[in-house]
Amino acid sequence: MDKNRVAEILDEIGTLLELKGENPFKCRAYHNASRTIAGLTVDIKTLIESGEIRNIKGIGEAIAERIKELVLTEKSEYYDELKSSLPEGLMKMLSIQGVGPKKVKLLYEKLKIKSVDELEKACKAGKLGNLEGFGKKTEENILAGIEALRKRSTKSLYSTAELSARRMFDVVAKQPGLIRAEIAGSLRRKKETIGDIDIVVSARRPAVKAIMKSFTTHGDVERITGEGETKSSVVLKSGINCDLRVVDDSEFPFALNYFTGSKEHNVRMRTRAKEYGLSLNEYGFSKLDSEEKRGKAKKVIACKTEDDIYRALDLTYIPPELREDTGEIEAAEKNSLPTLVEEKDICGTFHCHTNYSDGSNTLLEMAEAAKKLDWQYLGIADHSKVAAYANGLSEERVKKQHKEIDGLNQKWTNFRIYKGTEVDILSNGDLDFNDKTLASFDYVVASVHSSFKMSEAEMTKRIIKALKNKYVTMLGHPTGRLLLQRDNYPIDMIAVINAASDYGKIIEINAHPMRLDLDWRLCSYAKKKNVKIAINPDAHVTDGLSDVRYGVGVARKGWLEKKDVINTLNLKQMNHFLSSLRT
DNA sequence: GCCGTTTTCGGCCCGACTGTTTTCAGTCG
Repeated sequence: MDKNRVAEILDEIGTLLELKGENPFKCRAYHNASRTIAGLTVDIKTLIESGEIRNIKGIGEAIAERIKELVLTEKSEYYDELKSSLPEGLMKMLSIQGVGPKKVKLLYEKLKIKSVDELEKACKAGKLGNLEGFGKKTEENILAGIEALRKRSTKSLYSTAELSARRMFDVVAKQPGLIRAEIAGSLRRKKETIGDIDIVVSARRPAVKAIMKSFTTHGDVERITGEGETKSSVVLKSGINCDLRVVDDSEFPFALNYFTGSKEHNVRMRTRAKEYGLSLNEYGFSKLDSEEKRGKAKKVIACKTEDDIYRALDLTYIPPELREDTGEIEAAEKNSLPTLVEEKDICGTFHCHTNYSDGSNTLLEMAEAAKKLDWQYLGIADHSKVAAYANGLSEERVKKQHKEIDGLNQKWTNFRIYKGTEVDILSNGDLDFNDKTLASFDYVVASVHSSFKMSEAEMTKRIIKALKNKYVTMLGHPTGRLLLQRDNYPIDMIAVINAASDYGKIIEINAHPMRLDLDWRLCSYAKKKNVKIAINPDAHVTDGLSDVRYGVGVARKGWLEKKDVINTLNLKQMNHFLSSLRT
């Protein structure tokens, strides 16, 4: 069992214990251990064999035993017993906004409610009002929370679907006899929410059966809904539908293009093909003449890649992110598509946490992970002092961290850690550090982490006031997950971008895509206003650095080019840029 | 359940917000 699964189970144990009403500190011990394990940079099996696991802070005798059992035997008796002692539906109830373990426990014990559906019925019948601590308002809030939950579950967030898709893809793509493979559909187009996952592969005929089998028997599959010679469909344990299509290699570009969509883009492509006397479908181009009508479609133009398909219609290649029929065909026709930013253009990021605040890894570990990605710099932005829940840094600890960064920076010639901070924007728009402290950083990310229920006008005023501060370099996660668990978005984004434009500030897009749709709209408008974008992962673990690719996807969807994105500056340019901020 | 220039028990991060209360518990980040 790998560390991620171990971490998941430890976390679940912590939650189950909360539902049982166990000592909250015991529950927290499991949650903490989960985070610690998730952030490990050394092999967990080695740690167990050497006994070193006990030397890790937060892993004591009992939890070490549980981990050992999980890693060595793939299961845990304690976990299994705990899990079977409570109805499965209770865990799901916890994902309702505003419903926590205490409420679930009370609902289960007093009203025997053990699922989201039962809870909904009880709310509608007004049965909760009699319970201690519950009232009319609580019922309303729970119903709204359930509705929001339902809305979420029909479509998955990009990040969730991408993870599921990647796991399926990795197994399928490794099969012998496979020639080409791609994840298609809305995932390839980097849509904010994903209906289902499409995987397209080409393979040699004799290998097809085994490839299908590898797909339908994958460990993540909940049930098979279709299994044929060229297409199989499954429902994954994550609840997402996943389709696999296997085609002949000569058909691959057409199948990929067709299954990538969007539908609207495909319609435009087929209409255009018609103007060229061609018919375009998922298998190829065929000539449109009356004699062919009855017979099978005959391929008339061989295309080795998608690029060839576009070229055959006198279009430049259109990146998947732009295929929404929102002007991309016209731009491709005039050869005026933007050269979009790519993952390899990113030279570093600025919003990364370490174990100085609420990150899991050390400065050195984060830096090493960044170097592994071939980045030239890494900006560390731990929380400021008011963020007590996240172990925010006091002025003294800032000094200590700076000293450590200076020490590390002496070791490298072509890599640098930048001194940053994620300073809290207090409710009145002031910052959580004074000017003297702010001036000691290479750059400053300013973020909101509190008082989310402010009106849009107040929130906007608060943020704009912070943007005015001369030490602020960029606005942290304006569309981040903290702000977006509510339906009403409490920021006037247009006003914020306008202010960023006026004061020369950078806007961050978080590669933690709760609401990518807002992020790419933000990108589009920022581009119009010449506001630079920072693609930052808000990474709390070394693995999290690679989340930057979501951000790149968002940027591409917002038609952002290399020059629109601050992280594409190389080390020398970035040094120059940052020092110019201080003059 | 973990930890300890405090050794075997007593603390463990905290502030804002909300809805329920009329002083506080639950939830969230």
